[in-house]
Amino acid sequence: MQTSMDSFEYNWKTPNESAKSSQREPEQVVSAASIYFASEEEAIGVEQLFAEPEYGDIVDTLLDFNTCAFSLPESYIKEFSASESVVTNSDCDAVQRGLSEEDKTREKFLDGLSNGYDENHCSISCEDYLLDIELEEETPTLDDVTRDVSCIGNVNLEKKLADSEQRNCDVHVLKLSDASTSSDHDALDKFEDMSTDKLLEVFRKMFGHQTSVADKQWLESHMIFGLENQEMSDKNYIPPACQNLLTVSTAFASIFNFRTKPRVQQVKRREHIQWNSFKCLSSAAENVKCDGTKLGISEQNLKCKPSRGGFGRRYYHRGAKVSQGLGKRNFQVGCIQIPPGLPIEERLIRREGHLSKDCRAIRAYNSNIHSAEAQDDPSGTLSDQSSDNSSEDDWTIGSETRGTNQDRKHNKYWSTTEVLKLVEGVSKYGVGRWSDIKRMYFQSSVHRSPADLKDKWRNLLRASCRRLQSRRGVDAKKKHGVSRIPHEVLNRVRELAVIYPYSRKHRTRISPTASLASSSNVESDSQLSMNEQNTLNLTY
DNA sequence: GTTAGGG
DNA sequence: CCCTAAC
Repeated sequence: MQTSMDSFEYNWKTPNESAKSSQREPEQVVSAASIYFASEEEAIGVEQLFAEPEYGDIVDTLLDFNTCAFSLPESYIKEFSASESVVTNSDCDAVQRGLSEEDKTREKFLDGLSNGYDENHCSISCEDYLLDIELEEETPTLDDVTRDVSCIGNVNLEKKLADSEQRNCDVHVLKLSDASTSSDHDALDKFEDMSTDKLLEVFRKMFGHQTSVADKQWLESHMIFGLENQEMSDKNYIPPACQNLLTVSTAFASIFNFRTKPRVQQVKRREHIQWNSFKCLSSAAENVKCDGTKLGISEQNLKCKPSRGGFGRRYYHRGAKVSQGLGKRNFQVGCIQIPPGLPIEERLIRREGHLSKDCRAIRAYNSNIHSAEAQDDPSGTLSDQSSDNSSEDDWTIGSETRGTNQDRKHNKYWSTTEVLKLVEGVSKYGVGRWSDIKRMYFQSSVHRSPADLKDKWRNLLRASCRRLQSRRGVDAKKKHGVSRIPHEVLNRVRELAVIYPYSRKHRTRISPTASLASSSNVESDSQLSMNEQNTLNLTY
C-alpha cells in the first residue's frame, strides 16, 4: 500500500505496548471502530441496508468499481447530513413531499444510513435473538465480564495474569482500546492541520486514487484508517485485492462520520451475529456490483488479513458511544469476538434477500466455522451445509462408529467443527449455559443435547489438561493417536477455563468439604492454565 | 426443563 | 453417553 505521507510520521505501538497503555487507562479507552459506528447494532443494520436488494441500484451507483471505492456524491452527503432529522416515517414524509419512487428509495437508503438501518427495515424473524439494549445494560453479561479481554478469542489475559508484562508469549491480541489511542489522536491532529487540498493529495497517495469528496472529516477518517491498515500491512502483506477490500470497507464505514451525535433510538441486538456482521460488511466490496464477477479475492488472500483481527474490530464495538468528532469514547459493553481468519465463502449473504436475516446470519456463522478447517474447499459450498452434517474432519473420519456399544444412542464422535462451535459457544455464553449454546450453535444437531455439550466440554478440559502433562513426559496420547484435537483448540479451552472455571455454580452449593475437593480440581485446571499461559498462542 | 457430576 | 440429584 502506498503510504508515503511526506513528513508525516506515525509511530505504531506494539500490541503489548498498546495493552499496557490501555491498562493504565481502563475507563478512557478509545475505539477506532467507534469512529465509524456508534454501536454494533448500527453496523449490523447498515450491513443489512447494503444487503437489501431494493437498494442495490443505489449501492451500485455509489461504488466506484474501478477503484473499489465507495463515495457519496455531494448531493447525497447533503441529504445524508440532513437526514438525521428524518428518523421515522420517511415513507410518509416522502409521499407528502411528492417525491418520486426513486427519490423515496434513496431517501429510505439515506435514512437507513442515518439510523443504522432501523428495525422497520430489519425484518429479524426470530425474536429469541433480540435483546432490548436496556435490559442488556441492566443485566451483567459475559461481555461485561470480558470487556477488556483480548478480542481474539475473548480471553482476558492482560487482567488475569499478574505477570502479563513479563511473559514473552506470542500474543497476537489487540485490545479494544489499543493502538488507536494517542497515536491516532496525533495523526488526527496532523490531519486537522492540513488543508482540504492537502488532504486530498494525501488521500490520493494513500489509497491510490482520487476522491471527489471534499469533506474534511471524511478525508481525515480515511487517513486514520489508512494508517491503521498500514501498520497491519507492514506486518502482514495484504494482497492488492484485499487492499481494495479494506478501502471499500473504509469508505463504507466513513460515511458514518457524518453522524455527530449518538442516535437516540431503541436499539436491539442479535447476540449471535457479533463478528459475522463484520464479515457481511467486508464482503460488500466483493459483492456489490460484482454480480458473477468477483474481485478475485481468494480465500487465502482474505486470510492474509491482519491476524490481530483489528480490521473487524474497527467496525463493531457494541455499546461504544460516539461523542463529537473523534473524541474519546467510553465503552459500556466492549468485547467483540474475532474469529480466526476471514472466510470468503458465504460472502454473498447480502444479496440473498429471500432468506431471513437470521437464517443468513446463522448460515454465515456456520460457514465461518467450517472455514476454520475446510480451508481448501474448492467449491465453496460448505456454507450451504447445515451445521451438523459436517463431521468429516481431521480426526473423526471413519471413527463415528468406532464404539460398538449398541446401547448408546449414536456414539457420534465430535468433529472439529462441533468442537469449534462448542468453544465458540462457551466463549460467548460461558460454562453452564449449555441450553443457550445448544440453541445458538447446535440447533440443527439433533444428536447433541445440552448435556452432551456439557460432557464434551468436561472432556475437552481433561484433554487440555492431559496435554500439558504429556508435554512434560511421554506424549502417550499422541503416540497412540487418540487425541488429535488441535493444540490451538485445547489452548483455547484452557484459556476459557481460566475465565469460566468449570462448574462454578455447583461449587457454591455443595458441602464445604465436597466443595474443597471439587474446587481443588477446578483450581488445578485453572492454575495449570495460568502457569502455562506464556506458552499459549492466542491467535486461535 | 436445565444443570452438575458420578459412572 | 447414561443416569440421577438438585435446582
